[in-house]
Amino acid sequence: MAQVKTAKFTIIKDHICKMIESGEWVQHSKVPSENVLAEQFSVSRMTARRALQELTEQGLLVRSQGAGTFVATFKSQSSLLEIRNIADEIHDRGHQHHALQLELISVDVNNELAILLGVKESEKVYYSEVLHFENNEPIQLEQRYVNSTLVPEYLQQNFAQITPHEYLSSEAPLTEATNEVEAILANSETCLQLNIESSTPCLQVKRRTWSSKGVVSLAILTAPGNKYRLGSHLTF
Amino acid sequence: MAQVKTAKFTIIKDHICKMIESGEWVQHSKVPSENVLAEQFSVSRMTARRALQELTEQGLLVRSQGAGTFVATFKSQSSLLEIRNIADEIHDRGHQHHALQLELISVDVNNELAILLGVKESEKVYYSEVLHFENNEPIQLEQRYVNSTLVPEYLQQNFAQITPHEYLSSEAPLTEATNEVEAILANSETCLQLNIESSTPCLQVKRRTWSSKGVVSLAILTAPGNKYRLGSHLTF
DNA sequence: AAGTGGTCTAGACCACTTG
DNA sequence: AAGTGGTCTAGACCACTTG
Repeated sequence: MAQVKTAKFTIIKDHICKMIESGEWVQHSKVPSENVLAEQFSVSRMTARRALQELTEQGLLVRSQGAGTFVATFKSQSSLLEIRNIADEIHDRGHQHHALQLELISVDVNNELAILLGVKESEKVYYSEVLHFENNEPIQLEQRYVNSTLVPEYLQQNFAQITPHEYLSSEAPLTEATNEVEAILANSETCLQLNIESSTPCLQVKRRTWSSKGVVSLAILTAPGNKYRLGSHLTF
Repeated sequence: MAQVKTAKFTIIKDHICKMIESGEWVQHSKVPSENVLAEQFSVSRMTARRALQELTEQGLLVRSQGAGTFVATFKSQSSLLEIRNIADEIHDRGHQHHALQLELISVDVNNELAILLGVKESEKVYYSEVLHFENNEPIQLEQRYVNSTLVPEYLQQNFAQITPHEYLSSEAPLTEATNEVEAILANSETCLQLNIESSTPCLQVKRRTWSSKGVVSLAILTAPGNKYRLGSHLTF
């Protein structure tokens, strides 16, 4: 049997996600208890518990001993750091944006990538490489791995016309994202693409994006440190 | 019995943290397996497993089926969404923090600084320079200009004992902050302080902080890009 | 072949909240 | 008093890595 079995706790998680996504369970709805889920899905209480626990860690549910498990309040995290379309950002600065599509292919996943995207190692993953320009200067290299199950028609797009962010927003709306920001030296190929010296420090953002159905993409955004910065405004 | 019992998995987690913190288990060291820990602590395998699992989620360990559990490569990470005390961040990673106070003086303000701090050019401004260490490696240089009117006793502090963030939080609680993040090459003095090559890219955060009474400080935080990163987790 | 982590079971006792 | 989540046990089978 080449088929990889889906874990039982995953099936329960998916079911709960679907109920929330479809709107059947709204904010503060009571979610079935561990015992009830265990019986419904014919699993042990520990397995039902794991599903609830993981969704709680992901922020979809809140739990209270004695009281029960409930659908969490959606935080519209007041755009402290929002994920914006780079084309919009550039236009808002009053500048011209254009993009070159350097790659758009299907690739095999390695172990790490499989874990980050939440796919099996046997699956294919789509990969795009887009270079963004601000007033004809290269400003950001966007390398993106995309979950082929969630976005099956990714390879048919033209990312000189529409940014991957725009396309993905329409196909699998963002529900969650993580960013990791580092200062790095780019490899020689990236330096050529960005038209910078090899000694120029770059800001690199590794961003994972989720829709309600799971991890949509892993984007690696590289920008010359002397032309690009990130900002945030926080209030308490 | 008023005593609250410490959970067994917490005891195991604490033990592992201590071994990492003390340096007995360095990066990539093999950590005892679930079975070994279960026997050592006289608990079931599931309980030992939980300790390893939670530390893995916290990023202290990495696990590989069939191969074992290992101490993770440590790359310090700060959140972009909250302003935290660096000493707390380091302790939460199970590491040791200490600090050197390199400067603590009164300085004249130049034009730009006066505008950023919202003070008149005739006023004095306090300046501190503190080098933060994680497990005896320099991890961040904190240069901070402080509004002398709002925090008159800043110069009387000892920032080897208490971080500027802690002191300022008690004197003039944060109500607002802005961050600007860049990738830069540090100047030669900073490179010496951080013990890095001049070609090492650094993450630099320029942070202005407000209390209810106005701008409290401008902090310039510089960290080696290969040891430090920023992170954020957004939900929509 | 032996050891490792991943999943799962069918129980147990407990602290806590609710009607 | 009944239901809920929190912790824990002593087993089981499996997929995977290593010597």
